[in-house]
Amino acid sequence: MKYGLYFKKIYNSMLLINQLSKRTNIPIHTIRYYERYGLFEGRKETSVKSNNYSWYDENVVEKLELIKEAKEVGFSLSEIKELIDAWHGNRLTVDQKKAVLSNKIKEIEDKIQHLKEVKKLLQQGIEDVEALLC
Amino acid sequence: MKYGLYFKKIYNSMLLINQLSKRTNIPIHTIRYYERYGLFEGRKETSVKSNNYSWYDENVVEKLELIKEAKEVGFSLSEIKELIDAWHGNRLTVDQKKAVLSNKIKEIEDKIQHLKEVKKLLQQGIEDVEALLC
DNA sequence: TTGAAGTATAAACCATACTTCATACTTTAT
DNA sequence: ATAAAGTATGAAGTATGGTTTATACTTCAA
Repeated sequence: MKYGLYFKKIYNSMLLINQLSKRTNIPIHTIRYYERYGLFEGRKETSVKSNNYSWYDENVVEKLELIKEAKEVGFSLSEIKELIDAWHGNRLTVDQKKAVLSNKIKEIEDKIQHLKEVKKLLQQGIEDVEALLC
Repeated sequence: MKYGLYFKKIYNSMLLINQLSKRTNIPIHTIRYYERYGLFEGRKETSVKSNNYSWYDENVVEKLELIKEAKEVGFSLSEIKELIDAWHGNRLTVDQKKAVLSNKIKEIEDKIQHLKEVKKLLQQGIEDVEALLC
């Protein structure tokens, strides 16, 4: 039995970057960019293998989904990093973590308000167009 | 009576770029950038004055407010331009304009959904942190 | 066993959305 | 009358978030 297969048996929930990319629909290079940015880490199993490949777990998949959603609605990578650090890091106290998360929830509520306002503007736009006002 | 004052009396609702900047809280340079990008136009009253200054009306103020809100929630300038063109341009038929605006409204609804999902994730995050799960 | 596909790393390049700099003209305040 | 402030224009520079290119090693399938 090859190392590869043995490894896969134990780490059968772990993904190589290619699978991770397909699973999340994020290009490999972008995933690497995010990793270098410090948004998550893959694990290199040097004790078992010598190939230097990185393996990613479900946790990383979840983080990537969060990143996608958050970017979609206008959060920057540094904001997202702050969020992930609060959630999974060890640098902050429990209260500080909760504060970071609560603040971001507040910002999200603001953004929802903004979106509703833009939506209202566009609905007004449709009415204008219908009334041939422009 | 100077030209300037005379002009202001007639165009008392028109703004110079400085006033426009203060009114909208958008830097002068950014406003010029947006104008060059084609998001709106100031008017040069060469018949009355020779100074080449641009004057901006309420319409421009409204557009800038729309731009601010839309950017805040992750729309790009080119998307915003498309929107403004649909609304105020002459290139499209009424039905085409309505289609552009409706599509964008649909996207906004999607974004609101995304935001609600991210919010849910963060609320879960708070619970995790409280339960000392990370 | 060998060629195709996958992985790692670094560096250069790119698009978007500004920001800064430089130059020159106009208006306004004193 | 003149200095300070405002305006116009063009070009270069910057930050963010990637993408592309190049090189080299590893694994896998036939």
